[in-house]
Amino acid sequence: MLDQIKADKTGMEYTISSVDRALALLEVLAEHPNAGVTAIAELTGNTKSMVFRVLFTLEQRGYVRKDPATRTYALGYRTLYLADKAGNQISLIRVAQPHMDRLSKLCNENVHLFVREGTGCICVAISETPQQLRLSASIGQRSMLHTGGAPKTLLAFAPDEIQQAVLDSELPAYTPATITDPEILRKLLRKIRRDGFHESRSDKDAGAFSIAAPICDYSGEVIAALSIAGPESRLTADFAKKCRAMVLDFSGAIATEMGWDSPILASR
Amino acid sequence: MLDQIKADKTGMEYTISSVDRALALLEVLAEHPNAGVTAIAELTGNTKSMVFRVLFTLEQRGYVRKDPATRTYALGYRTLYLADKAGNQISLIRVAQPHMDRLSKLCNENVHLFVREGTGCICVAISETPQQLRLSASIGQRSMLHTGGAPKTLLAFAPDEIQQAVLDSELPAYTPATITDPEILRKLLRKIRRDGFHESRSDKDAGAFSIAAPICDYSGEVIAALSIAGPESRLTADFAKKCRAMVLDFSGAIATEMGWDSPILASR
DNA sequence: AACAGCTTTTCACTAGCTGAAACGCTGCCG
DNA sequence: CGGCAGCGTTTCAGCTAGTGAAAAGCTGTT
Repeated sequence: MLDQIKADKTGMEYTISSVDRALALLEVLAEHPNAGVTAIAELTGNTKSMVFRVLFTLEQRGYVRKDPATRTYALGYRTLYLADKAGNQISLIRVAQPHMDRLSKLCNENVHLFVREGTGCICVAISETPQQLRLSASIGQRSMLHTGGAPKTLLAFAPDEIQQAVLDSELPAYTPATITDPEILRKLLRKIRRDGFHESRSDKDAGAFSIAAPICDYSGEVIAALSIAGPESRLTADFAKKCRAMVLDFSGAIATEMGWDSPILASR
Repeated sequence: MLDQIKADKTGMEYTISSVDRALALLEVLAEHPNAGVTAIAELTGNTKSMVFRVLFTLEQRGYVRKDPATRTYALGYRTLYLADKAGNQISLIRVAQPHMDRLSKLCNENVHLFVREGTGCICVAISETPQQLRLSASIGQRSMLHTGGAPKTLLAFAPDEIQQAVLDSELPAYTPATITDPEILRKLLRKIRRDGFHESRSDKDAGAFSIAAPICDYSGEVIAALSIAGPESRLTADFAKKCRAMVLDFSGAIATEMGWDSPILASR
């Protein structure tokens, strides 16, 4: 019992709880814009005074804006500054964005860029199609590695210890098509590595497809996955074939610009 | 003396210093990517242990990324999430961005969108021209209201108490052309209100021009300023005329989409 | 005019943040 | 090859500064 508590605390060893709470508040505000002190206090389980003081601090630095009339809070302009700087620091995003914009225009579907972080992944860039029916995703969204075209592609090219950790962990089913058997998943990952791309259907969001390919950097390491995603209803056999070609073409172009100079399938 | 200290502290009354410090660290990291613990400690005047713990906390939530090889830190992907949400919450940005992209293509110059915050202003959106010689600005950048096309436009339409506060404050000169005399500035603000737009040259960045116009929301209040900005060398009399027309055209279009339904110069 | 529901302020307590100093790793130079 | 320098990490005791509760101010409502 005591060991349990200690084990739980281990990961938090150096966490500064007031900073952590402030970040949590920011995220709550991201999901619930224009909330007041009381509402946020209830959502987060903090006291009203606590929330008031954290918001006060965040407001001083411009990370939240207070509407003086309604006395409600929303994310502030300073968050844009951080992201702008982050986007420029992460050269992958700077390089990929124009390619993604062209690709999404070309295929009329959403184009997503994912990177792996530990045993999960994050969507770091999106180029949206103007079509009404489309997959809605949002930047910064985290997801697991065992479902979805881009996540599985990242997993396929992840180091062994990461693959093993994911295969050993609980694999929740989001749809009936989600692969929850580690052995079947392991075989699929081998296939993805062999093919150099992956097409997935309805395993994360029912009725949606995703065709993904890995992106290497100069060292040949897979640093991201690019995917075309949309409703299965538009994925004819012919269109799927075109998408496969396009996603490989564009992931290759991004990789080349990132310093990768031989095709991923060169050895085969 | 004690009063002095109290007065200084007044503004900080509710600030949680550890949260404030964490935000400061994030901003330092935005300006100095790939810095290590010691470097950041020196830059911010904190102890190494302090910096280590704050970064640890920020990393846990994905706001900074640690490169395990070099043990240096940079902004993380989670900042992108916040900004994406903020951009969607701030309808102005969502509405303005496509207009700005079209405008910058049309005139081949950078297009900036500013909002006022207190007695300063912030650039909240940019659409860049691919031209080599261009004004470099960055999103989230704060500046004063007495220099630059968009800032002066915002000041011209700001409430009296804000105008007065700015006119009463120190007006630092960035270039020889910066207006530092409150009376001259006051007259110029009147002119801007009359004209409904403003053309400024070299008063913020030497050799640069900016042609700006205000954007109203449904209530008729000026909520932002749109500007075309670039090097003076490209600003022929003919091009300046075209820019004035274009900036007014586009600011009007954005305002209309924001619910504003009569032209700003209707009464004249 | 009293009320209800909110935000803001106050205050005393002690949790947990803090700085200093010691530790151990990694890469460099003799 | 071995010692040294510089860095990130860990530890720890002291006391600052973050905290919850409760009361005071607002604001708009019936």
